[in-house]
Amino acid sequence: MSVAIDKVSVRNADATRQKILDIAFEEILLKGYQGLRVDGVLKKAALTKGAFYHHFSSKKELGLAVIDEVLKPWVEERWIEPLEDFKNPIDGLIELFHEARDEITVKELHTGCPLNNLTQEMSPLDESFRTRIAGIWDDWHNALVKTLERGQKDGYIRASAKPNNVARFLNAAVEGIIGQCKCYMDDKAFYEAGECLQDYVEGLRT
Amino acid sequence: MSVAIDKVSVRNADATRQKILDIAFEEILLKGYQGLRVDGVLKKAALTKGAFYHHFSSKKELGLAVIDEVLKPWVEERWIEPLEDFKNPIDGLIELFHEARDEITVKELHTGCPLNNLTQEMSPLDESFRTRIAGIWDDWHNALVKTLERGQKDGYIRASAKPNNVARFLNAAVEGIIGQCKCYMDDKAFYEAGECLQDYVEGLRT
DNA sequence: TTAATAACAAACCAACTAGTCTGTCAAACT
DNA sequence: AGTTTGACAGACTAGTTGGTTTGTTATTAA
Repeated sequence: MSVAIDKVSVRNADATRQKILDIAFEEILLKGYQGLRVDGVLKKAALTKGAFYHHFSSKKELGLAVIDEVLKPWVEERWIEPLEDFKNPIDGLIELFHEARDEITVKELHTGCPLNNLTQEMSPLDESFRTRIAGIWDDWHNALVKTLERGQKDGYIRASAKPNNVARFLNAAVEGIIGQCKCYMDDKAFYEAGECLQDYVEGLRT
Repeated sequence: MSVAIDKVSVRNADATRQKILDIAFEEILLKGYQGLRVDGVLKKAALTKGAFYHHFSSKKELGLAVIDEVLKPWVEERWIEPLEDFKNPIDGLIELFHEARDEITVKELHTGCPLNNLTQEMSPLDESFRTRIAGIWDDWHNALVKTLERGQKDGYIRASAKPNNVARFLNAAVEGIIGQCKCYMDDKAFYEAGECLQDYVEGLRT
């Protein structure tokens, strides 16, 4: 066993910080930011106060870091980056939505969408939370607009559709649907409302 | 000044209880259930612990009472009862949505929809919260289905529309849109996404 | 090799918070 | 008028929670 590997396993600041972030993210999804307990995160991470306050100056800073370093990359990977690969945005969006549906396991049903959860709870609590989260929404929105405009240019989407409006509507509809599943702890809303959403998207074809 | 009026102003159990409920509801909208402080409610109500625990056995019971006695009646009055008066559901729904938009003042922008707020935060916290809130969603959903079916029977809505699916989609879309406004502290999402929602509803006409 | 520093461990603290308990006063009942 | 009871007031408590402080060990630089 090499010395280098032992070094990494004994002390690794980056890994420690990341572990705290990941667990904090999970905790926020389950209990909300206000329900998150620093002690609880530390217990799950098998760390102590010393470690936590070495990496973060406060619980609030942890919240900000979770938004910037966990939530934002997740949204980019899950909802934004796939958009770029669509040849026909209509088909792509429908498939993306189906993928999201399949991704929701029974266990995750009452968890809801990470972006929407943090948005609804954290954005009213603190202005610095809100602006950062709003930035993520903007990123997603802008990427959707770009994709829709490209779809129009390439002749897949009817010219009468307004990319800006459609993008906002799609964002809202998806979040609303997932929010329902969370309350019902049931994915029927995903299938039922999803059918209408698909109809709407189909209606955008040229 | 009559004795009866003085009596009412000095001690009135029902009014006291209602005052606590109303203030608790506001606090939950602003800071969430977990952010709500019993002491904070009492201070706003100019009451003390003795009054609170005379009317409620715990903070959780207060939460349940807020759901049953404030949130539920609000949803019924705001979203359910108007449905019955629609002659043409398409026109009615569009008007109802416009009313909701006009109702959102700048001050209320970051408050979001009461139903969605309580749903997203409280339903994962406790099963008794969740079931009651899900019941409210069911009430709204069922009323919408009924209205849509009536619209089909009366020839205002095309027969190919599936009331159950459309109802879920409308619920989700509305909540999603309001949720966006909350984060942006801006009603542009209401106008932008709202235009698409209106297009969708128009598409349901015979 | 050694001094300096980064990365933690863990006891400790002050503020907060839901809930309790005892007491008081008004209103209804007899 | 006197008694009982409902509707509170307000001090108090036990447990929690974010944050501090002091100490220790691993890592790095000189």
